[in-house]
Amino acid sequence: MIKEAPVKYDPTITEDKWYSYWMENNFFHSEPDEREPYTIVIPPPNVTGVLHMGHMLNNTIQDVLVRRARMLGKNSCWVPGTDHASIATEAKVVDKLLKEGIRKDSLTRDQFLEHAWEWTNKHGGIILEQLKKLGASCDWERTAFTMDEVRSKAVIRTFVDLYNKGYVYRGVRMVNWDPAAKTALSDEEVIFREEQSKLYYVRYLIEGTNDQYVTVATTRPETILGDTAVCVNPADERFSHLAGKRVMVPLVNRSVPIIMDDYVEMDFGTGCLKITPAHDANDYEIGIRHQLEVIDTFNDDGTLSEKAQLLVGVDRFEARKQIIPMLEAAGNLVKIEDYNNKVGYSERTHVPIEPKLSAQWFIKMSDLAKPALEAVERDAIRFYPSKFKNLYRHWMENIKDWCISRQLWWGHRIPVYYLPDGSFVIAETEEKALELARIKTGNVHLELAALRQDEDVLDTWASSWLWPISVFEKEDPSDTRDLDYYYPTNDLVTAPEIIFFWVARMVIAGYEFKGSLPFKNVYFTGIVRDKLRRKMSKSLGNSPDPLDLIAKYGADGVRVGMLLCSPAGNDILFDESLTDQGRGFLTKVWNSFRLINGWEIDDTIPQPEHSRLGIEWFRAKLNEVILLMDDHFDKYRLNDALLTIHATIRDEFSGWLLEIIKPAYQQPIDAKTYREVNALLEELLRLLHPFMPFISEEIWQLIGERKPGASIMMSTWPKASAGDAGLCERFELVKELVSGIRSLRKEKNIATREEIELYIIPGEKGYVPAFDAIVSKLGNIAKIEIRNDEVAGAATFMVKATAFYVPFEGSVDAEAEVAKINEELAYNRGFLESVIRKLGNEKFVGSAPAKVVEIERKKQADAEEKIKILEERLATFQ
RNA sequence: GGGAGCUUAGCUCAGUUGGUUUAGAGCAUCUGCCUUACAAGCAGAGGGUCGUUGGUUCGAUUCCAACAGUUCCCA
Repeated sequence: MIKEAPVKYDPTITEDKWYSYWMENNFFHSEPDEREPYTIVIPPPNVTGVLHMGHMLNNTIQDVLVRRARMLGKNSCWVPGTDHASIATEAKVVDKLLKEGIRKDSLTRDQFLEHAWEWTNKHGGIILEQLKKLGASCDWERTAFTMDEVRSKAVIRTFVDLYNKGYVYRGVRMVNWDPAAKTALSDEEVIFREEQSKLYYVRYLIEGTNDQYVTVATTRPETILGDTAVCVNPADERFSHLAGKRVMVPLVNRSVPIIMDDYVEMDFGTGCLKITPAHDANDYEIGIRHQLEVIDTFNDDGTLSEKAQLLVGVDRFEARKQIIPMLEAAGNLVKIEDYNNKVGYSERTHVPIEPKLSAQWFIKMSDLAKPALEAVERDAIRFYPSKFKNLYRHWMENIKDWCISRQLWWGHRIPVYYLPDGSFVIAETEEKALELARIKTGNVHLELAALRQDEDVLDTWASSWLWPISVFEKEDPSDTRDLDYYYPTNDLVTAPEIIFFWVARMVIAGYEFKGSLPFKNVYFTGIVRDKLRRKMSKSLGNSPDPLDLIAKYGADGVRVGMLLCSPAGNDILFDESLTDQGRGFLTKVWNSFRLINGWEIDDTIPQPEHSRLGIEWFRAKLNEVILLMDDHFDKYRLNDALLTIHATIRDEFSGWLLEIIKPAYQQPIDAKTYREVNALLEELLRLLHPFMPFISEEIWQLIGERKPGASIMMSTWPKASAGDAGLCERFELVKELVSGIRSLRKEKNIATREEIELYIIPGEKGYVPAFDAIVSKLGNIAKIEIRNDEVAGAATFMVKATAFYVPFEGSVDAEAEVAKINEELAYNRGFLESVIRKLGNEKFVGSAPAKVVEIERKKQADAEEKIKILEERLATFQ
């Protein structure tokens, strides 16, 4: 049947049409049933985010996996959703309010949250809508948000549970303080950068003298105001006379002890270190060892506090500038040197981190981590590529306690309620908290108003780590039907940069709260970079807008473009030429379809021999392709699977099969071949569908009579059947022969239209004429004949040990011919010699496997025969 | 400073339990073709001492060691 098909394929029309069709037919939705489930939870994108190239790659991969699983007959469920991203979202909302002239600190917590929700409701869905353009077959009915009711309850319940099990504790710690966001950050959220800075040498007067000093070197002179000791290495003889003495802190004239600690490196700076326990993690440790006073000289926003005594209210960097002339005037500044050091910056707000002492909530990790480490070690959870196991192990074996407080409003508020006496209770709800508080105090009249909930919220990852569990929970937590069916999930597709933040913690949560792993396979995608290997980012402006790309190349084209160059875990160096290749392939598929679709069918003509052979060969080929693709998929080599179907369609199907069966110009095709090639195309489309869902659907709908509600995405994945493996191998020789003829025509200037004759000297293994019909058609050959003697006045070429001759008008360049033969002879003689040498080596023949020796013997025979033929040909020229 | 990875064609990368003058793909380059589905295409070609040096082995791109370069992680 022939349907109207436009000459040019327009992805924009087709893609919207089929996505709507899939949605209308509810194909993406999954409910538990008796089939085997296949589940993926999306790495929830940030609610503030818009689609970037990383999402494109990541979600394309997930969609490929889900679509194939669906075609394999599994009950596929891909759960989408977003993440509330405390820090990033709060920062955006604060910014937006500021532009409207509203300061965050002029609002109450509830007022602020109202703004934040408004913002979230407005922007939160954007990224998910964008994923639809990509073709993502997510179960949208299951869309979850880390701060919706079900997910929030799960987070709070978990916190209480961990507290009751003794994993949660409150501690004073040196944290990474972000003075812009006014919150603590985890180590992982701090980025260290090498910086050109200064080393200031400052001298401290030794107490009880007028003119004796010790000199320290520091990069942060503004912290001098918080110094509570000066420290030297006990082994340092230069300073042994200072033992037990005290020095005066410059400007504030505070007397502090000189202490001895071997933390100090003798050959760094002056070998003499100032100690500021409140503002440096190492100093803090030393402070504990020597029971030093802790003076916190900074406010939360990075300005100097009252405790500093001087420069109160001045920002830390401004204070650094101002304190230098002050030290100089006081006679304490010795010299300033250039110095390179590493400074930590906030990943979110990009301001330098301030080490700060702070009361925070922590989760004890070492016990929790054990089953999670073991699961990956024994491959219960597999990583692709597996090299990330090392990284995971290293982190898990050195795991530190997790600081889960964030000094923000946007997020899950920590369910800790303080009593008037400073003690606290922890409970899922205010009511339960009150109940506990009454028991604790013995005061039955205690009112809720007397309790004060902790001001902080939980780290966003404290909700994300429950994601593979919490997305399947219901309003009624006892309804575990979905959870029982879909958990554990199958595959997780994510970026290696969040292997600790997220992947490791999900595994921990899975074992702690469900008693089992959250997923079986983790596919780590690469980072999308530009040609200069820079990470694509909005701030650099080096990232194309994915939606623009889709508009330009089609979602199918972009999907293929992303996947073409992305073996698992490898960074992809993105370039538009890739999506251009993707679009090129779209066009190729479309044109192949159009060629077939345009043929007139005549059911009175029999199937020509060449078509019969071609179809038979391609069936065998397709069998191989299915096996190969399944193997690639099993090993999560998605780009190899794509390259396989890409090459099959372009080269084998379009390049060879269609050329073989193509009827002569304006001639009809026989009905049998037409039916068969259509069926083969249909099978190819199914193999293509996970990668290019839209065009495969479009053509699939055109090439057959489809019932309403039918779709290629609900069809089955092709199965390999037992085929003639040798057939494909034999056909490769046919290809070589045809290529030989084409080259020869080109070389001798024989037009394609001009018929030629082909003479064959078969060699010892003989020439199998089974495919002559194809050779004749593709080579435009009038006569094929086996000969035993040389053919004069003919051009020649060889395939393996068979020689082919094509007589042609014009003279043979004997000299060039002889030179060519001699060159080939030299090569083959050399090759033969090396093979014989090897076979003559007793150790080789004795210790190599029989198979390998066999191969060498065959090489010898082949080479000998080829040499014989070449010599005979050479003889005809003499 | 400690740890891990990487080094194969001009570029980006495959190379799946070691098999050899005989290492693959895409892009890029070059040469032909506006051949009747496709110039967003087709047919071809060139280009590699597999980072260096040793070792194990009959045999090493593959295993081991050292070195060099490079990237990432941790401190």
